[in-house]
Order: sequence, then structure tokens, then C-alpha cells
Amino acid sequence: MTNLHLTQRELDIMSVLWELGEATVNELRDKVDKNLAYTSVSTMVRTLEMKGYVSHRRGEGKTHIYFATIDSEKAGESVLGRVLDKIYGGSPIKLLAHLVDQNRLSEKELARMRDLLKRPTKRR
Amino acid sequence: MTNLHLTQRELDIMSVLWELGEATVNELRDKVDKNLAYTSVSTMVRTLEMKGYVSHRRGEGKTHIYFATIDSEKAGESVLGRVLDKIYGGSPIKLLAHLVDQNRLSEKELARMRDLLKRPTKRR
DNA sequence: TCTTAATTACTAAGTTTTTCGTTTCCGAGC
DNA sequence: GCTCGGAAACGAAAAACTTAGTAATTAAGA
Repeated sequence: MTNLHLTQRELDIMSVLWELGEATVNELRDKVDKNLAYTSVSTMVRTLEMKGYVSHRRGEGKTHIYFATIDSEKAGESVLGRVLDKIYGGSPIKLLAHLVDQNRLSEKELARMRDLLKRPTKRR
Repeated sequence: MTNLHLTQRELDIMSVLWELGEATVNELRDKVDKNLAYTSVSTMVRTLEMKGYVSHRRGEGKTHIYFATIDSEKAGESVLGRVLDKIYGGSPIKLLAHLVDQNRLSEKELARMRDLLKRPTKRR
């Protein structure tokens, strides 16, 4: 519930970890920005670890393999909430309208999404 | 189309302008953060004006009354896109699922939202 | 054991964002 | 016109974020 804050770069890194499951510093750098110095990425991911958003295990040799300890849902809570609030004046309808406008959605996706809106009671 | 970038604080201010339509520096400060120094808000809104996101007219006396010159849709484009990409792995379905989970939506809202998903072709 | 190559740990510089003190301006009332 | 008070403009300090250089560490191989 506590207000999880991620900076832009931190989000870049978390995003890769969520996508890949786990990654070494080199893998992170490849995905985030190949031009970044190795140590830059290393520093950042260690900072995230200090904040408690990331942890690591020992890989082959001495390399650390990092993985997220918070899930994207957790991050989505605060970020999406903020976007909803600040940009769409708290209206989920407006937000959805945008989402639909900006992405070319297939009929299949649309159907799936309509389905999500079917039951106000718990689904999943 | 150019990639509109707003910092956190800048977004705070734009948000108030979108909500109120227009506002003086004092009104902005009240809404954004009452503890901020007057000059802090003043500087920021003038920066936004320089960037072309805000303009002003003359009010009573010498006070400036500011208003947004870009709409929230414009801002939503880049921000929502980023959220979708970084947090929901590009899946609008996941994003919507979250939106539904986190907000207690009325049946009326749900219906309206389902409606938005009806026609893949232009609506509005 | 010693050397090497690669990785982590540490420290700090560079950059951007946020904040505010000071000065300048301007209208209102004397 | 002169002074007062509130607001805008300016300049720059403070804080936060990003990046990377250097040192320490470690595993592997000679």
C-alpha cells in the first residue's frame, strides 16, 4: 500500500526484469540502453535492491542474477492511479477511450476486454 | 506528435489547469501544494509557458491568469503509452484488468465502457 | 600460488528538476 | 508625483536523478 516510487530509469530496469523474469547486468544493459556504461546499470540495479524492489542470486562464476521482488501490479497501482488522476481527471472511462483510440485493437482483444467489464463482482 | 515531456511537478500544475480551466499562481499553489513558496509555483508555470504548454491573460490588477494550451489528451498519449509498455508489457487487456480491479466502478460506468469497446471503427 | 579477465562495490561527477531569495515591476491610494 | 503592497521576473541554490570512473573482489587457468 505504501507509495512505491520508481524513477524513469528505475522503471526501465524493472520493466526488463518483469519481462525476462531475471537478468544479469549485461542483459539489462542490452535491453535498456546499450550505450550505457556497465557500471551505470550495475549501480542502478543495486540501488533498486537497496530499496527492496529487486534481489539477486548467484549465477555461474561470480555474476549476480537479478530479479524483481515486487510485481508489476504493485507498480501499476501507483502509476496508473496517478495517470488516471492527473490526466484523466479520475475518469476510467476517459482513460479507456484513449486506450482504444491509440491502440489498434483486434476484435479478439476487444471481445476479451468487454468480457472483463461484464461482471462487477470478482472475476479472473 | 512530438514527444511532449512533462516532469512530475509540471504534470501537477497542468492537471490543475485542466481541472479548473484557468488559475492564478496562488490558486495553483493551493491545489498543488500549499507549502510551496509562491515563487516556486510562479517559476514553474512560467517555464511551462516558455515550453508552449501554458499561456496567460491579464486579470484584475497585474495578476496573470494562466491556462493550458495543450489538452490532457496530448499528455495522455505519451504517458499512457509508456505505462502500457513498461508496466503492462504492451497489453491493453492487462491494463484494463487493473483499472477494473483498482476502481470500484458502477454498473453504469461499466456499461459505458463496454460500449466504448463495441465498434472498432471510429466512434465518438 | 600467481596472473588475468570479468564482475561487483564504492565514490563522485554530471545533469536535470525543484525550490526559493532577491529584485523589478505595477497598480492603488495618499 | 510618491509610497506601499502584492505579483512577476530573474538568477541561482538545493535536491534528486543519472552516469560512470576507479578500486576491490573473485573465479579460472597457467
